[in-house]
Amino acid sequence: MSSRPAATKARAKGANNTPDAPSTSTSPPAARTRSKRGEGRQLREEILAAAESIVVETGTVEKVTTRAVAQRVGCSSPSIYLHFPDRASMLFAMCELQFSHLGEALSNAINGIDDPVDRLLETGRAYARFALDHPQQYRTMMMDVIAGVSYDRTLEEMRADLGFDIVVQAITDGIASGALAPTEPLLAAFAIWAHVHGVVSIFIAKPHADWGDPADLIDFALRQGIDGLRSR
Amino acid sequence: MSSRPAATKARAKGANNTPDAPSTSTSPPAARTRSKRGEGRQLREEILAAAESIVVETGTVEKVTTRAVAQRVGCSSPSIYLHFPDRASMLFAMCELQFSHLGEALSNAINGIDDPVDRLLETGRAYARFALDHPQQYRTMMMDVIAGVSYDRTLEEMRADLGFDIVVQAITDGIASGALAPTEPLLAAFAIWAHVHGVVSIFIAKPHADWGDPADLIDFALRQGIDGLRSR
DNA sequence: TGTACATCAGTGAACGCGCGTTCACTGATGTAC
DNA sequence: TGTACATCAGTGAACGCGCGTTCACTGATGTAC
Repeated sequence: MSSRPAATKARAKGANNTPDAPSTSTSPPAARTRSKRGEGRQLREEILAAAESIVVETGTVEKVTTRAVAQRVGCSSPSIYLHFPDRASMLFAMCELQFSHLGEALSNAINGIDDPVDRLLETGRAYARFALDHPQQYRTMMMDVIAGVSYDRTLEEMRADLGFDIVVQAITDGIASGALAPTEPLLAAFAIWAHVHGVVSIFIAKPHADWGDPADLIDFALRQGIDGLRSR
Repeated sequence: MSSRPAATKARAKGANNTPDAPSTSTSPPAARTRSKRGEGRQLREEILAAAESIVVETGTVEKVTTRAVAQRVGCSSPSIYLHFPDRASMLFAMCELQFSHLGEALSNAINGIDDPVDRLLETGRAYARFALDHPQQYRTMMMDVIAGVSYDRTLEEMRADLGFDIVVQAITDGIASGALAPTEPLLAAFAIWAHVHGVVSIFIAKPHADWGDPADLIDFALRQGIDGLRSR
């Protein structure tokens, strides 16, 4: 359900314009009041929020243009250049924000879970939940080419946000406790992560194919991965 | 290696233009001779080949415009409309062609392999090889939003080309022969496919992160999936 | 307290470009009689 | 064999639009003296 993108959602068909609005068929002008001195960074946040809302509504980062963002924020398009050197940087900053949200979601999910195997399972579930609850954001971060360039963070930059470190730690703990058989934690972490990513990215990319219940498929994938690691 | 996209490849910097070429800084005009009567479909193939070459070189389907394709083919841009109703249809046709190539690659890969478990392994390897050898094509088929719309084939349409049926058959055979434990073949097939897709799509989306040798990671994923299915 | 100046947070107009698509057309090749 | 006509495989010019980005500017607010 939540994995269904809003790509085809009809927006602003002209019906919801106020009668006296200028006849630009798209959206209301939405004038914004200028930030107080020292609070110029406020606009930066508004820009990123507008960018995110446009990806969510249109289903594609292509539509997140400097002009569309400015119009949604209620500022002029040159104002974007007060905070970003170009469009690509704006989009990358949007991805960075999403990565940090993902990182927080994963940290919260394992809060207070002592058992390493449970931690593994819950990390995977939380990751999938984030992806399926924010499919357009996930797609932009993890699957798209942005402004003609891959948004290509290094492994080191991603480790914390992707839950890599959490997973590696859980596996290491599991091996130490004897629950899991000795193995290379990084390789095992990659395998589990790739599996969950595979499932959710299929749901996001091909939302109309009837694959079954995503939660079941995620759990199946996670259990298969975790069972493969257990001591026998 | 082969998973590295050509996104940043510098093209046609003006230096390799012939001296007497028109000063359109991009590429030579490449005039084409018109097809003979009854061979109009020839152009259609040339259009799809040009479209593919542009994705490969630029690393993004955004750059596959009707005008860029026409210029590469050596025809006028209205000629594209002789074969496709619009740009999106052209891009979808390109994807269809790639899907059929993938389907062929998988069929060829398992030709003559009797053992179901070997077949499973080889299907997965061939799938990964196709994806990593044609990363831009794979991205377009499986990860991108095209012209603002998901290229969203149904499960039924994809089953043959994705190797789904091959995998389901191998699992069914494996269960029949006793090599694999009884399970739901469709679910197991999805899990294996999602795992391989997860690995290759990570390599394609984040080519500069050092994940390790893709072939090893694929084999690790496949063995983990297959071992999970074995009788004990 | 008054005033010159610096800084901040923006804006309006314009630039040149490339895009998808439509339209009316052209010229070669086949077919009917 | 000649000729009118139909069909095929295209093309050139133009349409209107939206894009990223630059430029010179404005007006409010703070600071130094």
